[in-house]
Amino acid sequence: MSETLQGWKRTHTCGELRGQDAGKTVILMGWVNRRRDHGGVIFVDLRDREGMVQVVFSPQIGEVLFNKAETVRNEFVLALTGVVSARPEGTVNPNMATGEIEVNITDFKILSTAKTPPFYLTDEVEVDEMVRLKYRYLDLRRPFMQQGLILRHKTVKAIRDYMSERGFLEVETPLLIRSTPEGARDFLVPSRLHEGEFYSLPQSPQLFKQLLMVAGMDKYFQIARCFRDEDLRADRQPEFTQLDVEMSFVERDDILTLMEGMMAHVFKTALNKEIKTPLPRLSYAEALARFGVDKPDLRFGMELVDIGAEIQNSEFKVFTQVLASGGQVKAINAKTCAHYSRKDLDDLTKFAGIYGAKGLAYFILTEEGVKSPITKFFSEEQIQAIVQKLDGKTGDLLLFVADKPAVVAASLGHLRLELGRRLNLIDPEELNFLWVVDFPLLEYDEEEKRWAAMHHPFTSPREEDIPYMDSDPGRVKAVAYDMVLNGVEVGGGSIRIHRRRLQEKMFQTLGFSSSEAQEKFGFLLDAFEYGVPPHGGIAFGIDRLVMLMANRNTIRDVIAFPKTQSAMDLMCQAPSPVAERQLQELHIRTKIKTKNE
RNA sequence: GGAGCUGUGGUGUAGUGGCCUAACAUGCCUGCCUGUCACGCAGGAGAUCGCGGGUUCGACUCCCGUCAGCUCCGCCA
Repeated sequence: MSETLQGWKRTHTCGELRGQDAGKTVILMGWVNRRRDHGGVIFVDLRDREGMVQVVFSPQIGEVLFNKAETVRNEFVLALTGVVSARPEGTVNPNMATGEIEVNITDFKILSTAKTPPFYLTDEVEVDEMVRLKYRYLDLRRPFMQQGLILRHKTVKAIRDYMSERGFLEVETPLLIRSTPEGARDFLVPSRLHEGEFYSLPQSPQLFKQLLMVAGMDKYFQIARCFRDEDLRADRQPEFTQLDVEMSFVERDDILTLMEGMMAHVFKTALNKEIKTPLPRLSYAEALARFGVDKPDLRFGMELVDIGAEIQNSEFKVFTQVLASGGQVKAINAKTCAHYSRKDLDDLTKFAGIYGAKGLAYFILTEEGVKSPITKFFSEEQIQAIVQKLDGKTGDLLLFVADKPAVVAASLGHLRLELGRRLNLIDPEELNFLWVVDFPLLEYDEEEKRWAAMHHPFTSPREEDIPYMDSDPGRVKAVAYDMVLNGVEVGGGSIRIHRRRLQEKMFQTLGFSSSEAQEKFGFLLDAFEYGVPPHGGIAFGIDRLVMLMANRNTIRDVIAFPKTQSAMDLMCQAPSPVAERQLQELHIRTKIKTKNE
């Protein structure tokens, strides 16, 4: 029994009625959030995107309508008309925005009945994510999911407004593009018209935005969907959205200033929160040395401390040998953790092991002095020097890792974050922004035995470092920068190479022959023959940004229809086998699972 | 490619070898109820304990495998 609108027009949304609306005759439409049937009177909380309002069915509406009201269940879609009235003495609900009033129904239509949903659609209920994803259209009815998408809209709108006001043009770039080597795996799309050939979906619009600079577009941005066929994480989906920006005739600081201004605008507009600019800047080297990661969370201290000098003359071979072979010995001070049990320490050791640390040494600072299985290898002076360097006080726990610098940084850096969380050192209200700058241009790929671009191959080296590209590639710094918010990389970019010769040199350093470079990126190199402005840009992960703004733990909560960790869509069951005929048209003859036709 | 956690009525959980013919809450159905707002009261239905195999006299419980979800490492220029 579903009725149609028959000319009814909604006059108000469910969330907007207030005390001063009393006396108005209104027409509302929405979902039944809950009904309370008292026999003689029925209360229904009607819900839409804007909120909830209590409507009242009393027997005065007549037997036919009242009997119909008796059949109403949760999630029915109703159209109702009635009179707004102040609630009787003592029945005001201060927990509802509309709690001063209610709507006394004079007529209503059931626009749609509904099966009992698999879970109750309210914010308070914790439901298995599998069920939520299968019934995503129901999950998205929950207010907190709607708030996430509303915040996302506000954020993107604030970005578009800010960029547009500053002369940026939004230009769409293609989704069916040439597959390029380097970087993440591409999603491939087989071509029907060209047997055996493939398009790829873009990992980012990188090359197109640079070509737009060659094309004289001057200032470009795009809210761009990007695709990477890599394994998923809480903050990584195979398709995601980024704000992509590129501009001509600028240097690094022009971009940083513009973008921190944008971030301040976005947070002010969408969240009414102030961000102090300019943002602090930290070099990559300093970030790694002090915090162990290139996206440090500066909301608390517990910095990594190098104790190489303090232990180099000790008897502890585990430490001294690491030092002798080019490694590091560093420590953090877990304040007030001296009471940690053997099991706690084992857990921390295991945790450090995830990041490659082969062990975790410790000093427990007690009233009776330093307790540790390794104190016997150190003189009293050495112990005191270490404790002093870490500002150790009675009740503290000092944790040491000795290993290759990368392992020391990763294990202690993540241990620091873990302890910061456990010890409640992080103020969840704080917004800690910073720029990390001066990234290395290249990093050595042990597996492939060659230098690889840390950012991407179009990133410009610092002018003063260019001479070292041949002799000492690891020393070359890039004009690259990341924006970090609360320990999460929300954006990253660089000044690009705009000189053909330097771009060729970069390809050469990365081990491409000139014919390879020409084959893969010839269109870019060719374009660089025709007048290229110096240019640079940046890209921000919209999903991550909104996740942080909404205070969620996963980007799935701010994406309408996300995929599971195995990259499946549980609602529409993608990916799926296809008909043999489709494969034939695409010239795919491989014997793979096909759908029965 | 790897590590860890989880899987029990619709939903959220309890149950760690026989007390389980599987418990509790909520939801659902029926009845009663004119001021509730997580309404209340009474009654009722609803689970081959993810799936497959094994151990055992006996398995929700132990073992192996497998599937799915989540978190992480690798990977993500």
